[in-house]
Amino acid sequence: MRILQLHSNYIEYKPIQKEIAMAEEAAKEAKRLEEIVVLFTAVEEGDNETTAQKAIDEVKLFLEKLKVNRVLIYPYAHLSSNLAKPSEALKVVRAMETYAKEKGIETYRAPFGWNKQFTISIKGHPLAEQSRVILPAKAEEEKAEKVSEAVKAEEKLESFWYILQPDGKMVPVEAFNFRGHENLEKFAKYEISKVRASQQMPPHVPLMKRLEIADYEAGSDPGNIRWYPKGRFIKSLIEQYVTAKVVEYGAMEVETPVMYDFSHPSLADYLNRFPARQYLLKSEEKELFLRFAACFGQFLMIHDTQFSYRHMPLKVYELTRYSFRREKSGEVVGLRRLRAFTMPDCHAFCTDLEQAKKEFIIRFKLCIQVLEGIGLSKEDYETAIRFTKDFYEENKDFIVSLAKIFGKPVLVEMWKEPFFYFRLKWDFNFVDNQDKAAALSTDQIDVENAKRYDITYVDEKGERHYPLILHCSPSGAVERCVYALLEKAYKQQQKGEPPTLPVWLSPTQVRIIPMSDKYLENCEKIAETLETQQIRVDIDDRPLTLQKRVREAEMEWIPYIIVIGEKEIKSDVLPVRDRKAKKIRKIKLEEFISEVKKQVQDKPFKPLPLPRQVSKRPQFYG
RNA sequence: GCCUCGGUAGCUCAGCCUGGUAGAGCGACAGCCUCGUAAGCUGUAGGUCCCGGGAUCAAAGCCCGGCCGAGGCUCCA
Repeated sequence: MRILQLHSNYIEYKPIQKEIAMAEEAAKEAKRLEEIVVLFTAVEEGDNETTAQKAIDEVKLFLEKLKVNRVLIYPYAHLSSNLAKPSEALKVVRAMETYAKEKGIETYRAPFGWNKQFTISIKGHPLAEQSRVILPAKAEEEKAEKVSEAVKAEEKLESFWYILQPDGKMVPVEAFNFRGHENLEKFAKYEISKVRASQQMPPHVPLMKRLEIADYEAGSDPGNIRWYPKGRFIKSLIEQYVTAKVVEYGAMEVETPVMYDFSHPSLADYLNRFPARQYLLKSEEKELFLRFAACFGQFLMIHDTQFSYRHMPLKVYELTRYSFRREKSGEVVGLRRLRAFTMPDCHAFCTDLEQAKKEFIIRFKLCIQVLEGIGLSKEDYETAIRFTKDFYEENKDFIVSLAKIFGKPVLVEMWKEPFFYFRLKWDFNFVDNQDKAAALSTDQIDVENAKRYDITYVDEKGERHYPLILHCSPSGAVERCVYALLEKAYKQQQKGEPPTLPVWLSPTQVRIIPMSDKYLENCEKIAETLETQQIRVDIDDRPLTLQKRVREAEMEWIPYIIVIGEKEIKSDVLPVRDRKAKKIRKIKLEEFISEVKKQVQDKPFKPLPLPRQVSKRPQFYG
């Protein structure tokens, strides 16, 4: 809806002739109103009664400022090129009139559908002329209400919390002794009571800026992050790594669109199962939403795919860059929770529960491996397993086997009734320095979507069936992995250890510092040697003191620093300053090379993301 | 969405309470220093004190309104 709002000394108008068949009845006589706010109003497609009310609410606020309480609603089509149908428009205009009267505003209205002649005198003050656009209280909102009914019903479902031990013993959370499992305790508290202790800013935020990994981007929407070369580099390596692991597991990598038609039947239905948290966009007449996972694209693809039990479990994978979730502004923080994020998403289509369970175990192990590779061990995260009571009773051994594989007690959430579209779900959760938990890897058994998307496979007898679908993100959002690594590093620091990133993810693995520019050439030679071995090396050739350059290398968390001077040219051992060991070790170049290579084996490699000479680098932050 | 805090140099921040010439450190730039493992020295440039209005002789500062950001709450399928 578009309104041109004019604070007027007076307006005179006179209906001349009916313009459309829908026109209201009206006398063809002049009408004059004084000291009034005129609302030239164009009703646009999608507007409804809620829009009308919203418009009046806005106008009313304004009237209070002007200290006027008299309006004329003047239907005026020329403000928009996207007009509603006359029948709709009239309804909306009438709704405005009624609502305004209810709100105690002295309300007049010019007839709808007429060609009118008018004279107006507008007051000169700065606020006299205003144009406003009231966005339709969109269809989504109505849907959201429908949804929230469903969600409310689900909210009523009670959760029962337990701790499941690797030996299969399950005790209520209150009865569990958390000694030696402090993180699990924090996680359980976080999940159950939502108690939070900390007031501080998440430590990873200043770190991500200072290390020139990532930063907020004020020019975008909250939770849409700017990644500097080093950050892009780290992210990219993790992306490559996760993808390689999933492909090795046997999934086929695909790519699907980032946006989908809001009115597509399968999608609309699925969307309605979730709170309205999408980014919406309008293109010509189409309403689109940005995907919040890879499910849609993959389901639509598999719907059109011919496959039988022989191909199953059928595994499809996509690294979504990006998935979008329009989280409430207050929820978005640092890299923990974003509105645009990179999500590896792997679906497995299984014939029956037996196959699904087998696959589930394989994937559970895969996820542990993937996180381990990224640099997060079982010490760093906690597991939650969530299921319905029925499922538990029928699959006790299976669930216990998960806990056994994990090898630590896990948090259990049990429901009496089916919850959303899954029967069983687990997630790994990182507990950070604010005692907040963030989910990383997850997998779930989906019993519903095959039907919704009409995905079927052919069995041995040639009959069609709906498969079970497993949804897995082997690492969780890649950005969140970076968050976890930074938070972990901060924890190390708090314990008095040097904060580090895994060597394979360190943008610079080795920093060479010449004592003076006399030794630059020697440094270049060593750098070449390391580089041919796929070790990322750079040279701090800046004319600064040695101490200062060592300090800055340490502050960049570079794992190895080598200073080259007179002694080094004459000897075949190098003084390697080892960040983790906190000392300088004399070691031969070949030995050093094999030591570094040992630490990064099996991991993807990318060359240095910045100029080799530190003097050639811009400063992105600070 | 609610509550709280904030917006001053590229960055981190002081100044604001108690109105009177715009500050520091770091960084950048220019130069000196050629150095043995976490900050060498000197100098230069750099400002719409978020925006609008008000009261005042006078506003970065006080008052009102707005915008933006952050943290907390809530939320987290």
